[in-house]
Amino acid sequence: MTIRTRFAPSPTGFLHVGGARTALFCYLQARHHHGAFILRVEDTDLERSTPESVQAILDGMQWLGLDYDEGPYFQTERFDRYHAVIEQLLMQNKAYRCYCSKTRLDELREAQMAAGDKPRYDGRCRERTDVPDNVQPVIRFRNPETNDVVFKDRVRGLIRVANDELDDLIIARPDGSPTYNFTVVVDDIDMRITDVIRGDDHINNTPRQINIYHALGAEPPVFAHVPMILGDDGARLSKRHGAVSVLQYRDDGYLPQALLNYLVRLGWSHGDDEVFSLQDMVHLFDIETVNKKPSAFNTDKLIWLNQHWMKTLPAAEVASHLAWHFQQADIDLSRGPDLIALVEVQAERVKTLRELAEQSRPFYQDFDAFDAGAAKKHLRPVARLPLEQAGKALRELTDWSADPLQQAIQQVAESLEVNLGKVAQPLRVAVMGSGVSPSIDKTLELVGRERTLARIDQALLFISKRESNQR
RNA sequence: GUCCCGUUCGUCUAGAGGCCUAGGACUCCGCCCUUUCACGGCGGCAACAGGGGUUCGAAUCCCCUACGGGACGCCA
Repeated sequence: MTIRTRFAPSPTGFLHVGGARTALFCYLQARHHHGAFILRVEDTDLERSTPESVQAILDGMQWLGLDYDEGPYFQTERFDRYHAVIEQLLMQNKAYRCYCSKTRLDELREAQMAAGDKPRYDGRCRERTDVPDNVQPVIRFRNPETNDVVFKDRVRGLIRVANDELDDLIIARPDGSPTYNFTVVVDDIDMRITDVIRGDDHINNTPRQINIYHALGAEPPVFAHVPMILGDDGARLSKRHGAVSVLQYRDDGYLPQALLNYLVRLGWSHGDDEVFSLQDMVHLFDIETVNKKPSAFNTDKLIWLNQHWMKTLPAAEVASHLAWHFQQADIDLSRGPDLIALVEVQAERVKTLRELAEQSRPFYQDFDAFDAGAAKKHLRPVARLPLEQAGKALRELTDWSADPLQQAIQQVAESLEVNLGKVAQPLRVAVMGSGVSPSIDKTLELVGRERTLARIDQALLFISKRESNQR
């Protein structure tokens, strides 16, 4: 039988890193076994679901590159099907109408908790035959009263829950709309899902869902409940942890490859390996070896992986992601070097794409002022001669590429009998505005001839002004 | 409260009774390389939650305790 997995988010917010990892695991499980990966939007909660959230999830999946074979399916488009199944259960007496008021249920729950019991529905309407006036009933699933539900979770191992711990859950609201634990089973049956991989907050729902499978005459799939992801501080992930939406990571300058690599290592490992391409993951991933304990998100390690992938991926691929950031930063790419050349020299000196774009601004745009600290240190009177000499030498250069540029600067340093740094640093500040950039030859190559010469003049002017001001 | 689950360096993890004087990675700290920032190289700090068993031998198996998490919705 072919493996079929599904990722089934509810559109009540953005796609966060926990959901993204679940999606990744589902994706990997399907791809590893040459099966199918399905996307299903669980939007039965009409009040909290929004089209914006649906879009955010779709965008997040696309950015991550987790392509699905089927879907997105929407539960709201399947209400007829759910109603039919509910009717069937009602007819078979596997479900029943419950007329208990919310107030009674609340009181019941309170009393049970006060008595030290696990709160659960007491089954008052189980055998009820009369039909009260003016009360829209909910539909409850008739859960078995005896025996245990036993299943083997691929992550947690054997799990056994006594049926008398479970109660008759509501599968349809008074307005007829179906609820999660019911729709998820109907869908997973209809979509022939073989492997359910989801967050372990669902582990307690699983026994009741298995009972529904049996009531529907269907064989339950194999379950795998993966642990949750905690924030840096070990507390449950929430808004205050900063970037929790995957699209926020895109905005902050991370490569999807880096996030995916980071996420797969949360709860899963393959020996001492740290770096995995999506291909590697597909090849090596095994849901059975996923850890049981929740893990804390660590941005430092993500940053390290991000830089690693910026250096490792083909420059053209990095460049394609980088272009988006230049757009965001409002930098016109036509007025500067090719992005691939830029990635080649910059990738190893920055942590994120966003940083890469910001630090590369002087290659594409003129700047208004020198960085105060760098100017104070390097654009001093002693720098005048080296700058003048360098300007002269560079002006005469016919081949504006790294090697000749390097030679020219070296010659200037030698003729003045100073260290290379005495020439390179002032030059760097002159052309970049700050003391940080790639090696001086590459920097000048990327800045280009005209800009370089103009900026050297600008720097010399700056030095003169400063001198006269000091007098 | 009741049920379910978890616990190896700060963090992510390796570890399936002897290979463990517990390995790797990130972070941090040294040193080297160096025209800046980085990259890179080398080295260092740092953990089996606690207590009982079982065994010739336990991070690994069992029990208890502590701590942490999840569920207990007409949310998913």
